[in-house]
Amino acid sequence: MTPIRLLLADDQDLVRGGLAALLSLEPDLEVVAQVGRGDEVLDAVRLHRPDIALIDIEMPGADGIEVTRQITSALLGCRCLIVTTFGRPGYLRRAMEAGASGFVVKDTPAERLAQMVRQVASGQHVVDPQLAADSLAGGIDPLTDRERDVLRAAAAGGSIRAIAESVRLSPGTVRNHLSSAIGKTNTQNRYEAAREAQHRGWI
Amino acid sequence: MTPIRLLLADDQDLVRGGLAALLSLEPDLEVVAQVGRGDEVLDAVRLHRPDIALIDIEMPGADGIEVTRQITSALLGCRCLIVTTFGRPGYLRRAMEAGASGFVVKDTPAERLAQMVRQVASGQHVVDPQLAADSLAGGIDPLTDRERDVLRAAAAGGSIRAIAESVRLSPGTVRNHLSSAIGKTNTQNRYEAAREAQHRGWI
DNA sequence: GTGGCTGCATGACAACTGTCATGGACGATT
DNA sequence: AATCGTCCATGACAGTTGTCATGCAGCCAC
Repeated sequence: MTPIRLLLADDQDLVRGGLAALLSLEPDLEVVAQVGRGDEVLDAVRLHRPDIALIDIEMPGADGIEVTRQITSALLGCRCLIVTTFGRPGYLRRAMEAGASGFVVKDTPAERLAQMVRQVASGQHVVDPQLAADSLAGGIDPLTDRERDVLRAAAAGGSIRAIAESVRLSPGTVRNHLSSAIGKTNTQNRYEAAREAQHRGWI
Repeated sequence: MTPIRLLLADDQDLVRGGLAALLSLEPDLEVVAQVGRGDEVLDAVRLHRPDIALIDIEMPGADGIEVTRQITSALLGCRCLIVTTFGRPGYLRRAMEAGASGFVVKDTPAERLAQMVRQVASGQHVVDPQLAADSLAGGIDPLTDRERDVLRAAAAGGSIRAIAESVRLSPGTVRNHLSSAIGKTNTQNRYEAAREAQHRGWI
């Protein structure tokens, strides 16, 4: 039988190279391409036609969830397996909504990665059970689109005025959205709210 | 010649396994032990007697810099190579002070890791040149002990009052220390100051 | 069409925060 | 002994921030 063709997308060279070495040990797996930026993944998939793309979430250019959306909606016959450091419930949910076939955190035992790849290749969906439970328990994102925008800007730091300029809103409106987000996250100020939202994968 | 014996310490199984696979491809390198917690490294070094320990900084149990200090001060004939995600100047400086023989960030090209390991094995010190420059340019920690304490507490979030309670100071004093730290970090508020100090490795 | 939700904005208020001046205590240095 | 730097504290001030009430406009579902 022909080997399963893999593409690796991760911005850290050592990690990507390590995963490639690890997966190449398996006779039925073949790493056919590697990329280090989110915005290079789609082209690489078109060019190399992998069966499965292993995609990190944190990447420059475009994040892994956006990339997953691009690949699955392009109908290229390539399934997406998210491989990420952070098992945030929001990440999992958004990844699956984007069409991912699996979700693995990087502290999964190394022996099981190849096995998960095979499961995805055979059409199954693979999700860490603990994470799936957290995701359900964690509740869904109560933030509005604008609140998310403003929170993201707040996470970068700076005064209300600076945030207002970066999202093109009046300072008063920014404060309203932030106040609302602070309430929804049960926090005391925008910095905590931004961190909490980030932790839950809402932004 | 006998192969160079390596120990890998990294809390993420996939990354650790990947690095092991990568390094095992080299005929002159041998991975003799792997651990996932900082507080298990020293015992593993005593047991397996590696020539070089590749150590991540962020680990549960004990951080990689502390572990490096333990290993080098125990005079076990094991050199330490820090392999970390974050190339923060403060990390580099503290790692070298702790006795590390090298410092590599995880977006180093995978091909060069083995080469760096060999350099360390031959007694050289290996440091990313860009990082070394940043470290020198970044300057030394201008914060006083109390400012560090207060900044650490501020990084955890919460109001001035909460910070004051956690460090057993009056709120006014906390504000003074924070104000001073804000000035020294060229930031606008305590959150940015805490983040900046963290980034530079001051706290 | 009407009601309900969201986005956007304004203004007012209280609370919080950063800055500054000031002062006392302590240890290290000269 | 005098000086310096740090720590701690207080009080005052201005600016920022979070909250709330209110209003208008657009969109969607019923």
